[in-house]
Amino acid sequence: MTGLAPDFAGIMSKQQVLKVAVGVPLSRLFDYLPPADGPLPAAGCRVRVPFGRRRQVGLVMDVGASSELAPGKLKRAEAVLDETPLLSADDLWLIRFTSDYYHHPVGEVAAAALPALLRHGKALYPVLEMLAASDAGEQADIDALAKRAPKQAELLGALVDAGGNGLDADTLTELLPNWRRAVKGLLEKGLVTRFEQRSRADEAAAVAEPPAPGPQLNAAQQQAVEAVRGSDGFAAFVLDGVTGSGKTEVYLHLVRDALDAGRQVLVLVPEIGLTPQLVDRLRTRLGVEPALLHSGLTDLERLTAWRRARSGDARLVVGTRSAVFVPLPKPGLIIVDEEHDPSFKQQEGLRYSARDLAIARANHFGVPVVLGSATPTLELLQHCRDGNYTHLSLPERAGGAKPPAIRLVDLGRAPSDHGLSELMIGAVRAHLEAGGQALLFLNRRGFAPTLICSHCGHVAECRRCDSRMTVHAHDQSLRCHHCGSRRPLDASCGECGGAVRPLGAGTERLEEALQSTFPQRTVMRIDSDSTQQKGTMHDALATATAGDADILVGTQMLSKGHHFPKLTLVGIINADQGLFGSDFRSDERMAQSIVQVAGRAGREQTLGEVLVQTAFPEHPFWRRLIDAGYAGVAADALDERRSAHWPPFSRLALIRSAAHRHADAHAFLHAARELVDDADVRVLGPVDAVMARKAGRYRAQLLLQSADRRALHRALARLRPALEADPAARKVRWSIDVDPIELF
DNA sequence: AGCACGCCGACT
DNA sequence: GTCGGCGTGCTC
Repeated sequence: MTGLAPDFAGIMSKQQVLKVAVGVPLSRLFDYLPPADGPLPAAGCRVRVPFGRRRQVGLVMDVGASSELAPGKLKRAEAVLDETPLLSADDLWLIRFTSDYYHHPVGEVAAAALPALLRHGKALYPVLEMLAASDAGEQADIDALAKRAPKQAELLGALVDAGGNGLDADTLTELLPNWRRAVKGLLEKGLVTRFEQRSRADEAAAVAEPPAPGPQLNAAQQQAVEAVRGSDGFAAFVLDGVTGSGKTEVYLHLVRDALDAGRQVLVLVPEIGLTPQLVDRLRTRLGVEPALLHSGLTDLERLTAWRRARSGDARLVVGTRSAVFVPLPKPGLIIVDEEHDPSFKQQEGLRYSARDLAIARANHFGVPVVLGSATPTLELLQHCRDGNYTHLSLPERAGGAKPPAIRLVDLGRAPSDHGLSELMIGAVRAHLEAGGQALLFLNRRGFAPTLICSHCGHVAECRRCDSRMTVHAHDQSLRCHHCGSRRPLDASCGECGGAVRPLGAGTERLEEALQSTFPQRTVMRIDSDSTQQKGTMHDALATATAGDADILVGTQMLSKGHHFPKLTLVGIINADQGLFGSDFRSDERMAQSIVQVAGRAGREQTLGEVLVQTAFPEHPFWRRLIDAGYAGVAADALDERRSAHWPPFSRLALIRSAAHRHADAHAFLHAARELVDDADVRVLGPVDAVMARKAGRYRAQLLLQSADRRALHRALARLRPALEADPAARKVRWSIDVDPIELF
């Protein structure tokens, strides 16, 4: 053929354009021409692209026929890193969805969805350095060679024995540690060839023992299993059961169903929940080796697990938060265990809720999602009320174990300085004398939360932000828990020169009071101050678990996941913080933590009682908690929110900003507030003007609320470009978060 | 985010 | 004279 028909040539010249997500904080995709030679990369392939003055690994999100940009401005991708797409259309959907939903740059979402090695451009399957005997090598006289070059002969012999496939470098190193010295001569003589080869696909990990049978399901468990089995396509189930009610048994049956149907299952667990026990139980009961994805893995281990999930080789994938992004070619079921756990929310960088993405993904896949918790979040319970999700209750506790009693202690009118009531002290004494261990919770670090003037009532305040200073006794300092500023303890009132005194109690003061009340006993404080040095936390927990500390004093960081076999008493020192906290989730959290503490004890069978100190024992919250448990408290909270002007479950967005100058942060905040001009969206406190100094910048936040996610997104979509154009925003680094919000 | 360019202060 | 401070602007 001498020439192409003109129209055919026209088609040929029409260049395809790659729409590439690049790992920079810019929300748009970048257009590139495909490499001059080689096949056109499909969506889902990685490419190496020139980006500004440097090179970047990008992900092809789409392949289009044209670009908005002038053709001359387009650069050419340098290399295609994947012959076949690394990510499927479903995986790309999740990246797009996450980027849209959380208003986060798509390239950074793509980066978060990939294991580190792939993000940095490494091959999906490792490339092995291979050696094999050449034809001449096969024919060569090895004995003759052995006389002059015994090492070369040995190596050649091994390669001849290995046959045409040859051996990879690692295997050779095991066989002949010094082979590299010998191989030179063989290569020069042409007896050996060297080449590269992609390693084989991961072998299916086998479990030796056949699956072990489990206990008979009780009626409620059976009902729950049937409900999920009876669903068609997407459906969300809230599996609501106290500790020990057998949620795991329900999971096991559902997982087995999905595996039997040839489908994959993704199980998301909290950071702390990925215990060997859970994995062992899955392995032994289901007879499959789960692919594990958690923070303790090396990059290579993580890649291997990811690859096994992607290939479908791993039928069961168990992982923490970030595992929600793992490719699943044959999804059948998604489980989120301990759904309420805050560790499902990523609070840095790309802020997302793995639980919410799991639900979105199940919806996209058309598969059921099961959300388990003893203390389901209010938003899920509201979805159940609305009929969107199905509520499945497991009321029974295995073995009829009863949870410990929750007892209220009236702090009365005259609370002590150190925060301990006589009743609490008496209870601690009684439990210690009976050989038990006591754990007292106080969610407040330092000696006292306030330094007040006895004369004029002035309170020591932070000079950098709007908050009060906390008294720290061990180094005689005042510290701001908002912005981290610190100064020496004032000797007298800054206003009137009068005498100052610490007001209220923190963990330091509580520890001191307990030590002086129980001088013979070991008191141990575990909070972020006492565990500053690396390893301290671990040592402290070991001591506590062994029962070598009689009384433990700790903040919330102690409330989860740790097992103290000798523990018989838990005291909540300041429960009213939860009742009247400024955080709109504080009541829910307080009920959750009390119930979680009590529920753990039920399984361990050592905790006798949970004592709750409150100045408001008549508050209906307590009656409901004691009479009806978490479910009662949750129902009340939902009713209360329903009767309020705003619907109980609004969507929330937070505009975060950080500026070098206080004035810039303020100007930005005001501009943003003015720009949210939408009847369906309101700007609300308590954080509407919170200003804190961290890492040398003033940080400010604006909280937006709406009854309707779409309205909120509409407003944000309008707000974003307006802010980008606003001069006040120029000196401020800002971002928009939706939903996974924790207030500071 | 990087990484450039660009225009003003204290140093070999 | 220049080394370097971080303000501003761009990345297909």
